[in-house]
Amino acid sequence: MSIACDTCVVRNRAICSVLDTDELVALNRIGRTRTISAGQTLMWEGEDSALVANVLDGVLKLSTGTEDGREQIVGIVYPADFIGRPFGARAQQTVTALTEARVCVFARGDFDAFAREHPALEHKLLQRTLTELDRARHWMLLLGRKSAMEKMASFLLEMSERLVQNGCTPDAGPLDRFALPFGRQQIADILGLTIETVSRLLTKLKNDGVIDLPSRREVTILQRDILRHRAG
Amino acid sequence: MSIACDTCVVRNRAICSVLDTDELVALNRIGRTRTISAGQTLMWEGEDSALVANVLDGVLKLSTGTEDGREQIVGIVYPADFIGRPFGARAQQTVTALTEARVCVFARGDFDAFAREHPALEHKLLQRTLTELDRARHWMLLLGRKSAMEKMASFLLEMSERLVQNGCTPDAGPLDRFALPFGRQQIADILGLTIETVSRLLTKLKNDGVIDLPSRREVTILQRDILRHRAG
DNA sequence: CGTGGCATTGATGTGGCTCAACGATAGTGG
DNA sequence: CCACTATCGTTGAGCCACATCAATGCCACG
Repeated sequence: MSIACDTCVVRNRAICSVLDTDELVALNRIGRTRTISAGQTLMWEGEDSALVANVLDGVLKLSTGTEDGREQIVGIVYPADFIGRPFGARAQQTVTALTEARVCVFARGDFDAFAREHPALEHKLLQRTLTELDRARHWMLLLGRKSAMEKMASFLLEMSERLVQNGCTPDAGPLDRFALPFGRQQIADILGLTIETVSRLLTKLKNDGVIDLPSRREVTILQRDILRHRAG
Repeated sequence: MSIACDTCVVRNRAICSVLDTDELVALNRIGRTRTISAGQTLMWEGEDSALVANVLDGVLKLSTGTEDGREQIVGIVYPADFIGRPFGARAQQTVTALTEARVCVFARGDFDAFAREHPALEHKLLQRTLTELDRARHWMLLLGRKSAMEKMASFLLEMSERLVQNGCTPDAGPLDRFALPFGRQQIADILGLTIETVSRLLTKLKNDGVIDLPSRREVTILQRDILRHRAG
């Protein structure tokens, strides 16, 4: 097997970016790339944590659920993001692909050992984890204290910022038009709402001229300032 | 100044536990202990992140809020826990003492530099941060998908587990009787409810014989299995 | 041209919020 | 020691935002 990493699309953004060529060769030896089709699950909540991975391409969701089937999406994972629970026996979330996705997977034990020998990698992972923690806590404010409309507006704004795909375009700022990688039910699962409420809110925003909905999965933000105002 | 660390109550549980005596001396040199009275705020959301700290004693809350004054508590911090945002310019949460508290504080820059030179410390911090992230995400399920009663029951169960203070008693299991470090409003801010709802739920649980409320801040769990059942 | 999976829309119900009053408790100063 | 007051908690009545239940519409697929 040759070194895939030097042609890797996320080489300069994933946690691997802190490794030099030799280290990358070593890391590459213990990993392999894998393609996941939309809807397929990579790991299950509660199962023991056998894998960790870097996302090369596609979008995945992290979710937890109650026994009676209610689901909450607790994180969205994009290219260059890290997946899984190193140094821990159990996966705490289910990881499912929302689009077709390519990931670079490692056996958790192998990765743990490698990471412990490469402090720079652990440092990068720590930084990412701290950022994710801040993001998760910020989302808790949305879930616990915001109204349905505030949730929806906040969601659309965040999406328009996070979907700025790193195309080689230099920092284009938030997008005014983008395709959501989610269906309505999944938006509901992100915001802690029902699918009907999500639908009603979107059509209301459309009728009010704040956004447009060219197709089921596309959104155009027409009046960003008003949307921000509605985000609470 | 002498080494306070060797008599530190959290010496074996805080992140410092991975340091040897010499390293501890060095760390001690850049830190100092500080007492915070109940209700006092140690750092503010959005302010630049000047401090990090270890909690020696007491309980603190992490919170975020909307512009119009709604608050969400996003984390509770106990002795041996770590506070603050290393390697990042801005504090994302407000940190406020709920009880009188003693913390071991460091200038963020000093701590960052020290941590980068001590991979074992960063590793420990990474583990903690990963655990906190799992906890935060789990809490998102509660905030987004659980009913008020399920939130309350989950909260009481979690408290009975986390307040098992490490008295030198060997692993006593969850407590059936404990004092909450929170008033009703703060419970509401943790669960994303109003104070009135919190009050009604507690008296309902009491009337149903599931718990008892000996005083304002004390709780006795009488029927843990039923409480678990109501936690959803 | 059906068929099945999403999405929208409407009618109705209800859990938890809001507003308002009252009660309990702890601290304070006479 | 007790009245006084501020703070916190409890309780009730009413309402509203969002859930629930139930049709209907829209495509994309064979």
